[in-house]
Amino acid sequence: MNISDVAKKAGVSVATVSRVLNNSSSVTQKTVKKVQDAIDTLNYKPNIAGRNLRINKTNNILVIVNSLVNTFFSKLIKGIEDTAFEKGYNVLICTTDNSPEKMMHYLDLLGKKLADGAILLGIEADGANKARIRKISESVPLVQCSERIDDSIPYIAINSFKAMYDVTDALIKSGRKRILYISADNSLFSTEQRFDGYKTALSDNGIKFDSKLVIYGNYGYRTALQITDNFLKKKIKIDAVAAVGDRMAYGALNALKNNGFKIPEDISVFGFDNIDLCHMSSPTLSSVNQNQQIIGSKAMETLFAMINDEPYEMETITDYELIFRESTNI
Amino acid sequence: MNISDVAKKAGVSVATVSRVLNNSSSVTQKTVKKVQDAIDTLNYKPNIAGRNLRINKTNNILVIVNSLVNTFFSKLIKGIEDTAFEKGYNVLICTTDNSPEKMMHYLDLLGKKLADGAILLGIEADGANKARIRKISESVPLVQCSERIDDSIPYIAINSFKAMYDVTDALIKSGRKRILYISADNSLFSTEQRFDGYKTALSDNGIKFDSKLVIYGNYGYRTALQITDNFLKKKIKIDAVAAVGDRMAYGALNALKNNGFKIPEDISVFGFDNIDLCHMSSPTLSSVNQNQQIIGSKAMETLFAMINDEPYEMETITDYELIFRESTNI
DNA sequence: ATACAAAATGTAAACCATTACATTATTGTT
DNA sequence: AACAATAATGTAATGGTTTACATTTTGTAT
Repeated sequence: MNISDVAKKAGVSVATVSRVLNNSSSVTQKTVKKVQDAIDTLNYKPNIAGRNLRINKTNNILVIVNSLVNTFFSKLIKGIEDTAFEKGYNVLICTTDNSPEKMMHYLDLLGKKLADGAILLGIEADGANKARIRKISESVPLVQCSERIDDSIPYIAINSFKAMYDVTDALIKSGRKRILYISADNSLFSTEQRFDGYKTALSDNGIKFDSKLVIYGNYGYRTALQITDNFLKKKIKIDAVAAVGDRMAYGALNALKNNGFKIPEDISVFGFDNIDLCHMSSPTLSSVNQNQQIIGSKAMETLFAMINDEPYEMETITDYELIFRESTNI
Repeated sequence: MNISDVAKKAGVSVATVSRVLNNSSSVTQKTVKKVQDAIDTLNYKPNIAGRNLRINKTNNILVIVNSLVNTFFSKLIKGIEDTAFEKGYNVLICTTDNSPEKMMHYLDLLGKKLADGAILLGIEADGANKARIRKISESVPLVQCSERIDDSIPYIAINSFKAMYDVTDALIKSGRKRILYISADNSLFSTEQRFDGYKTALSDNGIKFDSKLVIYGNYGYRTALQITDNFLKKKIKIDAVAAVGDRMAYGALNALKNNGFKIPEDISVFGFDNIDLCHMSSPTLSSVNQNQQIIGSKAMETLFAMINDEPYEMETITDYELIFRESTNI
């Protein structure tokens, strides 16, 4: 059952039916009604593949993300989805499990016209893949979100440097001087930026950076628990912890508790990302909140503008806020 | 740039190129090479819309879910996605925000051949929509996952009745008799089933069901905190809490703490779903773990079988396990 | 009533890949 | 060497929509 069946039923040409379908100009109310009636009685639904083929557009976008099981990203995707929905786009989710092959496989789908563009969410890429991605971005609309791969691709995120600067500064202003910094062992732009923020805040406050106060985890709870515990064995004195992720902050927090420290009296703990847990745990965890919904929405808007050859920003920096809770005495 | 450009370049017909593309039978190694070379030099990618139109298949599936921002569902989706990937399918995520209109809108896309089938994830539907869904399921492969809408549609989930029976029974066996049951104020199949499990376990252990020991929330933390607090004001004695969700369990737990109760000495708390938080909080929370990955995978396998007219199960019941942690003294 | 402009509708080509059927090339048999 | 059988390739139709261009209808002015 296709458009010409409808045309026959309505006693008009397929062109007219198509015009009604796309409510394009110049078609009489009377014929609109005839056609609409035919559509209704036949319960006709236009075939998307035919349409896509003809207009060379899919109204799909790809979201390429390492993992969905991370509320940071799933909230971001909600932002993307809501805006996509408004604009009539559908969202294909592609999770890569950190596999570059899987990521490149998905990007390949763009060339096959499975989607009109893609949003790269927190994606990391090494030299070779970076070059391939840049190449792809020349022919297909691409947006990078919350993590930076290449300067030639529009970018949406918070200012990671400033956020961690603010955290460190706030801890220092509350009287803390020896701040254990828990970073992640990757080469992500944001990781680097945050580390710079930490170091700069120290130096701006006249505190000498001490590399012994930096340990590296993998964003997970267990590892953070472990490495903090190991660190504490060294008996190096600290009075605060700043972590690049909440899970890591919790790992540290529990390691500290296990070692008899009081939070926040002895040691303040600051997380990053403000996951749900932060306000449910005891003590509740101070953290940096980003508005993922807005980031996602902006990303989708940028992509939409690219797809439609409208002007767009190469860089969109969104807001964040520090949320002070029981794990700090600020 | 299309298949006939490749054909021209390779000096063969489009049919041969197509055969190479689909590595179908009877094409000489020599021509395969010629064609492959042409494909490579032209960097040709077959157009999916053209292909979809011709073969009347998209290799897309829809996942319709209320919210992604819920690790229960995002883990499930990971299971779906992994299996979909193996089978060469792409996953379109449609979040409905509990809006039946949005859900029906997405189901409508199936009729337009946007996808070959759909998985309904934890979706609720009232009379009218239930009928529409059943209708749709007659012409399009549909699977319902973790929540039951209609018996005519294949269903994958744990046995909710038995899971809550086991929780209640375990609490009773550990010496608890007055178990506050925190349910959700919806009419979901699983909600009903769990409640039955609770009541049956009580009666099987010779404990009379007391409707004063049942309160209703909305799966959220704050509401649970509130309603538990309200309940405690009544000074009704309890020695355990069983909640239909972990967030609710945490709300109860914190309300109990605030009211001076010791967990688990005074009151045991049991959650449901085993969210990440469970092993990071203090006390750690006892909970029911489902293997979402497997549920998702089974759902996708069932859908795949339906799409390909292979035999499939109408009901797939997956395993769960009770995880005992610090919030109970079992 | 006529001429003409503007509005409404129709015709047919185009988008791209797959595949039934037709044709040509190859191999093996006698 | 001739022929049959089989393998390899080619031709052309098909799927459903959109749209440039052609044609018809409607409306307006004289």
